[in-house]
Amino acid sequence: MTAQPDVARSGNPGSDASEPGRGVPPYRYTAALAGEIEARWQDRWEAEETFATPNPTGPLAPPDDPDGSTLDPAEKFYLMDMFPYPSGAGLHVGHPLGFIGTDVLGRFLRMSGRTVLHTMGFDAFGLPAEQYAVQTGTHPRTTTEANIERYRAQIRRLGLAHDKRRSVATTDVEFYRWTQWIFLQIHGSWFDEAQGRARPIAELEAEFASGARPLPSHLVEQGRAWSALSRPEQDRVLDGFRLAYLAEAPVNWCPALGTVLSNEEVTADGRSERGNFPVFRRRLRQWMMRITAYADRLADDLDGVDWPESVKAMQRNWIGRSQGAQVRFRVVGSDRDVEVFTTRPDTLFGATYMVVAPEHPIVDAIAPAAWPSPNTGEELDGRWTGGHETPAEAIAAYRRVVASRSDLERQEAREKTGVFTGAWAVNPVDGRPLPVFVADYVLMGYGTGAIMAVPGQDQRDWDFATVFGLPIRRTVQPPEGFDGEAYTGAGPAINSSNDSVSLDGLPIDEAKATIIDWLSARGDGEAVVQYKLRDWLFSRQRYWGEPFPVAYAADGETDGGPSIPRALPDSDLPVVLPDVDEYSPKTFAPDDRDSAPESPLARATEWVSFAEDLPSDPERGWAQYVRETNTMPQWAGSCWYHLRYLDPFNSERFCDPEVERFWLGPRPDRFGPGDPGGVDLYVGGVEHAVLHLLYARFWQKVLFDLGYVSASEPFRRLFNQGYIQAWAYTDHRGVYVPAEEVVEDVDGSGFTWNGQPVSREYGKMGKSLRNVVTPDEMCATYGADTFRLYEMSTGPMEASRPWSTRDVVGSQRFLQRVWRLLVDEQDGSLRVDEAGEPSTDTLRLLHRVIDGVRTDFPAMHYNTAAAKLIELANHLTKTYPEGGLPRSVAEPLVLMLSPLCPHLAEELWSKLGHPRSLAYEPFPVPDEALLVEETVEYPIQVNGKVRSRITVPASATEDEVRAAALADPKVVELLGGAEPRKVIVVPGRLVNIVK
RNA sequence: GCCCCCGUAGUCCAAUCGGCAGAGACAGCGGACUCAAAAUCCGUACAGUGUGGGUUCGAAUCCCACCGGGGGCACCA
Repeated sequence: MTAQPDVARSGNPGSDASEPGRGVPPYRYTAALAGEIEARWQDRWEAEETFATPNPTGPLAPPDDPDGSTLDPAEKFYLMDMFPYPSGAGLHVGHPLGFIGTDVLGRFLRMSGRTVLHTMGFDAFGLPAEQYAVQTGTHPRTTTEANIERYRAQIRRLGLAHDKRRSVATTDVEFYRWTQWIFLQIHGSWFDEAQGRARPIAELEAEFASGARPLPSHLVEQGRAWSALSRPEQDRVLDGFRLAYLAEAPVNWCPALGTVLSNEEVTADGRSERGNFPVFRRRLRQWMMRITAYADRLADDLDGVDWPESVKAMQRNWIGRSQGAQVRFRVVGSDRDVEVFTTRPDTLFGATYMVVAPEHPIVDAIAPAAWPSPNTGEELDGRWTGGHETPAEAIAAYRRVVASRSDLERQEAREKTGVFTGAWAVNPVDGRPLPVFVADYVLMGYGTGAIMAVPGQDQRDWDFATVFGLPIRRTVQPPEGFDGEAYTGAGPAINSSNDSVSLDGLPIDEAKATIIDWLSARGDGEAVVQYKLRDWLFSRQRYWGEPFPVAYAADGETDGGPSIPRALPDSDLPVVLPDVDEYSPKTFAPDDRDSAPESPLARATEWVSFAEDLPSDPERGWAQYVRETNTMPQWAGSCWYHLRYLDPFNSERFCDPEVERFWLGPRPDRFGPGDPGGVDLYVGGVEHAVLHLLYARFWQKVLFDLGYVSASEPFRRLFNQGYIQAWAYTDHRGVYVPAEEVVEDVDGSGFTWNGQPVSREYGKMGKSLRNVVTPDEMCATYGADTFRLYEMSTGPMEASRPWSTRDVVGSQRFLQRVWRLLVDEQDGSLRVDEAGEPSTDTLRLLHRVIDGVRTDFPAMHYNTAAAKLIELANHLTKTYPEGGLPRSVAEPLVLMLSPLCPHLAEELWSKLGHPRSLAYEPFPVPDEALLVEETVEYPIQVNGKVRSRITVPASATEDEVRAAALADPKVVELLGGAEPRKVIVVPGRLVNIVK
């Protein structure tokens, strides 16, 4: 399609963006020449579909091999970047670091014979486009698509070897159609605890109907049978089991954003991650995903994936599984029990009081009308009652104080507060009465919202006990000389026995097991596992998101109960986002905690109402419905895009099972018996350690349980790339000044801008810091290959590093040297020697470099690979100053350079006379014979210090090396005739003589 | 407060199993080319590995403590 223009015509130095001026040779590798070469090769790769990756079946199967018989599953490699959100600001030089890194690896693997699947999509639903729409009235789709085009152009300019046919955006109707379909599968499933996996809800219904599974206990208690329930009642029972369900639950309501947020989107100080607005806990009816059902598998299966330990740790921490016991404490004069969760049941004998969370409903049930005086009839401690006349007053006053404090204030003020409820509970191990307090250091949201307090072994309880004058009783023997307060370490139990059980002397683990057995036998408690993980709040009051494929009967339910969400049939998909006049949800003053969410879709009245005979509501027949007007959160599309890349044109399924098996299926032969399958390498920033990666794993497991996919994990290997950060500069007022205009003082002592001193700080690249550098600028000034090489040379992929524009020239100089080695700068002719034989030195270096980069590339150590290539080029420049580089050296040099600098390499490869792209050319293989040196130089250490050197044949035995070392004149002199105490010979390394 | 990661020339970074601290780049310095400059090329100096102990024939590498930087969690019972 695109004819190859002669370099001579377009390589006009006068048009060079970097304006090299007169005297530059006409065929020097300048930015202008690089730009011309790069555009030409990008066009050619696109026209020839060089990087189109075949599928084993379907529309992407090779035309001459429709059943994929030529594809070897053992050689496939699925390489993936975390896809970007296409923001209006475009890419800066930090963004493509990972994209280039994966591209280099993909190109290397392709030349190593692997079938590489690599593409790039867009996570395109999200708040910024919607906020822009609210401000300007521009449809978010218009903004989003323009941004995607901009990103595509920027990415294309970098020469990434993507299969562009597979690129998808989560906002494509054909994409979100399947996001909705997957939602319906999740909604249509329940988690079978006994089998530990999701099953279709119809199977649950059948088990209830047949009696194979007992009904929930409240129905059993009412003596009701399945068949006796009305249809809406049955539906409500089933809804209580679904993996996607509506629930009235305490959620994070953010008035300023006008939406609810997931726990993961709220910061530790109780504000929105986006915008930093106050967030309030409110009970609202919202969609939830039952991710907690998968807590154990999400935690356990981390053992089987190749991920950074830090990310695994963050996920484990977020899931927060802890083993412990639930223990019931009878309340004196009440029929209620206070139930607590503890991870230290072994310390039960040390419990001296109890605490329940202020919001805990049991508080009102157990608080007596008047303050008791259980023992002596004397006045209660004023610290306990807060000076109030009755428990009810004290509790109400305390609750007001707690409610008035923000999460941040709670966090800062760590001194313990609380108030006595007036109730006493009984310690089941010894019958001691324990006063029950309310205090805000106990959280309603964790465990049972109540604790037994053991000040002897818990510092928080110690602090509280000290404030309120409560007894402290140690039940674990601290070590000799322990002078701390609460002792949380290991040790034998003490003070822990009654008539029927004794823990004394037992280590903690045995004491726990013993007391749990004892409690269980008496019905006072049992072993229990707790999780920090909460169900995933899945609805948002936003416009720019996937609509839920769900509707509600317009007339309500026949029994008058709360309305039941009805799944739309597959044939109704996609539920297309309607056009609206107003994109904003109703927002409120940031601190208006009593406001309630209102979705923008609710105003699309024509879209909201429809009539249909829904299969999910068979009793009703043809009827009026109203659509769900919430939309899905931004995380939905990213939960499964790795599956759609595989089969983007499939209109029958989200992904063909055979295609999924080929690219993602488990490979126990290569990765061991427990291999879960998944993407071979997933590269992205560590900021998604919890949210995206946890959600995607959850969806994958549901799809796996339902038999739609063969991989039980989405990403077999995860790699976190580092960040590119940048210096920013502020003037004396603290205002940021343009970083590119700042100059360093000659003596390196400081920095100035327009002559005034400025101070330097280090941080993210961004508009607000006025330190943005874009890949577009770098490509214009140096060319994409130089830019790529620079980014890859500055450090290993996992390292964060500062951007430094002035260093980029080093990469350009290297590429100019390579170009000059092969091409005459005056007339553009090839200057390689067709028949020349390199010297042994050159040959040895060449093969050492081949060997080295073959290790560096797959390890993503591109900085050291580049260094080796530079070393080789520097050697060749010295060896062949007048040209005449042998072809046998030029070709491997070009091939080795090609993953890093593909355009330049393709151009040189073509000049070397090869008509086809080098993308599938075999990567050079070292000649082992040239890797072994003929002689080895050994440093000779005497007492660990290098004193001499000897050169011996590489074949010398240890004894020969030892003899040669001891015969060395300097060694003889140093030893002065004495026998060395010891001689250590490290083969190939050194000799150390100990006097 | 707890957990994880990282500290090597002025700067960014290298250094298989514990075995000669230096591959590469920038900046610096000297030189070539130039009327001059830019660009380009050639040549060079620079640290003993954050600090203090320990193990070892030998430590950047292993262990302990501390200091500094980054990240995560944070009253999670």
